[in-house]
Amino acid sequence: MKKPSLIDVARRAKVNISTVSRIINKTGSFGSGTEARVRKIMKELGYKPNRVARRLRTQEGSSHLMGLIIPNIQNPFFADLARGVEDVAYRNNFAVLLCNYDEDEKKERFYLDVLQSESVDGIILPPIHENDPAVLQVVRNGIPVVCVDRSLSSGALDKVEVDNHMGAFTAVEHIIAKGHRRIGVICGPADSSTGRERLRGYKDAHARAGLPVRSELVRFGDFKQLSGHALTHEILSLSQPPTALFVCNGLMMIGALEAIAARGLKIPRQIALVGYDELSLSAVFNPPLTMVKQPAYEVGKCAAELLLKRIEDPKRPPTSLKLLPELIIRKSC
Amino acid sequence: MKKPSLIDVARRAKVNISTVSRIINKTGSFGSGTEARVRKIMKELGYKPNRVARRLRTQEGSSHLMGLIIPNIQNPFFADLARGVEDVAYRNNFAVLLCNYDEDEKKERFYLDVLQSESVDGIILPPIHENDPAVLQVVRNGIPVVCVDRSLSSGALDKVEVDNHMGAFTAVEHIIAKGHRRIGVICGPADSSTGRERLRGYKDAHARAGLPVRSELVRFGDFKQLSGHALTHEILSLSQPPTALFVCNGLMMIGALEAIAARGLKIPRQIALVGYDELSLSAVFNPPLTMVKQPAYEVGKCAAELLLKRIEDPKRPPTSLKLLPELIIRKSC
DNA sequence: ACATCGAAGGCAAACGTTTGCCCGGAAACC
DNA sequence: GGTTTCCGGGCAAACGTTTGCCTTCGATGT
Repeated sequence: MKKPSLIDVARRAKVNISTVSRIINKTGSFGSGTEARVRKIMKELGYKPNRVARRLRTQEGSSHLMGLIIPNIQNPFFADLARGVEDVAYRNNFAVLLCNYDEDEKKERFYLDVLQSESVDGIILPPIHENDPAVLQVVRNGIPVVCVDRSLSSGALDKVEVDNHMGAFTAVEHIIAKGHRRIGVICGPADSSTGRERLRGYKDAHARAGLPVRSELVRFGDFKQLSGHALTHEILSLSQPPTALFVCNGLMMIGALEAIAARGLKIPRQIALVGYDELSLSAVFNPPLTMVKQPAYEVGKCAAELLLKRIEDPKRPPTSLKLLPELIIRKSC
Repeated sequence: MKKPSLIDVARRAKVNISTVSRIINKTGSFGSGTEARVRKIMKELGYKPNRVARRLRTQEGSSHLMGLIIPNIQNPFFADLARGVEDVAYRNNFAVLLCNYDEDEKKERFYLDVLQSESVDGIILPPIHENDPAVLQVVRNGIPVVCVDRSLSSGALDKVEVDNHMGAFTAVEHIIAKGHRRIGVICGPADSSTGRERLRGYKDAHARAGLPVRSELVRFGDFKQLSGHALTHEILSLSQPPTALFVCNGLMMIGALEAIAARGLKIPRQIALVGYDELSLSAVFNPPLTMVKQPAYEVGKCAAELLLKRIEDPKRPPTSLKLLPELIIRKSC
């Protein structure tokens, strides 16, 4: 009734456990007769190798487990990303240990500890900020890490990002081309690289067009829905409100839409709108929403592939990928 | 440079490793002097217990790891659910091993194997269908399982579901109250308990109102976006199309909305619409979408709590929770 | 005919814990 | 004062693998 172990298989097949182990791992050599017999018995017994024991034994190796730490799985961007990671993990017989850290440094640290303590083969994460000591420590411990979305200032690490500057720049350029001169922006946190890069795109697009950047039109949120809501209200309550709004992430976009609906404003006539990240209903929204679409799934996919490569060869030079976002022009601006 | 182990701590503290272990687990008794010394050294060395070794040693025990297997993390319903699970897991120092099985039985089996092989303390999952042999096997192996969303026909298991019959019944009752007589429905798979229950709600609401159920208005999808899209087109192409549509899950609702937009139909004038599951933009959609809202986060939360209780006391009688959905009436019907 | 070699597979240590068992000594009981 | 009890803590086995090393044996080379 108990789960069969190597020992049970070996006993039944009248061979040593090491032989069974070698057959499973296709290491070493053995007679075809023995192999067939052992395999047959494994089937019969329904033997499944114990991943825990294997992981304990081979510390730096293929435990076929990777960790993924993300801010919040409820953010569709990260859900897509997670799916990308998961798909390539599955194809390579890896399992994924998923953790939500909720932008909470303490929680991030907890999960980092857990993952190390679980001897994962590698970790994928968007660092909470640019020189996150906890992450650095993990890297120093020799665990493969690949950064996604945000990057770590110090250190030659594998990373895959999306070109945030370009995404924001083309979006704002488009807004300007539509004739807008007062453009509000709801940014991410100033201490996140994504937030900063997108703001830089906003500013550069203004500079390129010879437009001034007015500080009252620039608001810093926290990438969550509530802040999008609150900041949109703030910015629209200005004595000279903007005619267009650029919202720097999907969750805040939802909040912005709420605020706009609450005020009964017509999009794009009374307020034009460009968002960041696709939302599931962007295309069918009324009016359809102009959005900067990030290749979230691909980010996850590339990150997992990079991680797999590094696990295989820890000495390889770090790769840095920058994927391109795409401005999808619809009717909201 | 290597990660410190019990042995290192014990050596430094000049005690036996068993003493250190007992101090960590607060089992047994020891002099306060010894305890203080050992704790101090643990801090100094930055000792973190190795979860893998612990799990190997104590097979039926508190390895502080639970598995969550869901169809697709990109479905907001499951993302919310996952978040609920994750939050209570974190509060109890559990980590969550998350797996997407994509409604693929083979993948489900793979992950079930992985989880058992990882010696998780318990598993939360919506069974792929009602008497899923793989899941049954896991239960038989003595691993705590709690079913969410869907149930398993056989077996006295902990489960937490949402009242699907009631959700659909009140939704369709509402549609009928709005004066509709030809109501299309895009169901889930006929072999899923959720799909069937919602269909039953649809039928019962018709029966209650003395309305016939026309089979051409009943379509079976697979809970994914594409099928929602295709089936909506089909159903609207009927010579006598329905005046209202009830869509049985969020992803299919997105597809339905696409099809309706493509046909340029006005909601609710030309086609009234009620969906299942909240979408992030439901409330701000134009028109705001009438939806059956499921308490997804609570489902996950309750499931995790139930699992924790069962892990603590494997003998306790199974609990079955049924949470209530809520019809949020907006403007789409 | 003898040394060499490679294939097949056995032996046992190690990974980092937990835990049952044991033991010395001090306190408590009769 | 002898016996029981309990406290603090050590010893070593066990969990299920992987892997370096060793042995055996038949084949091959010279």
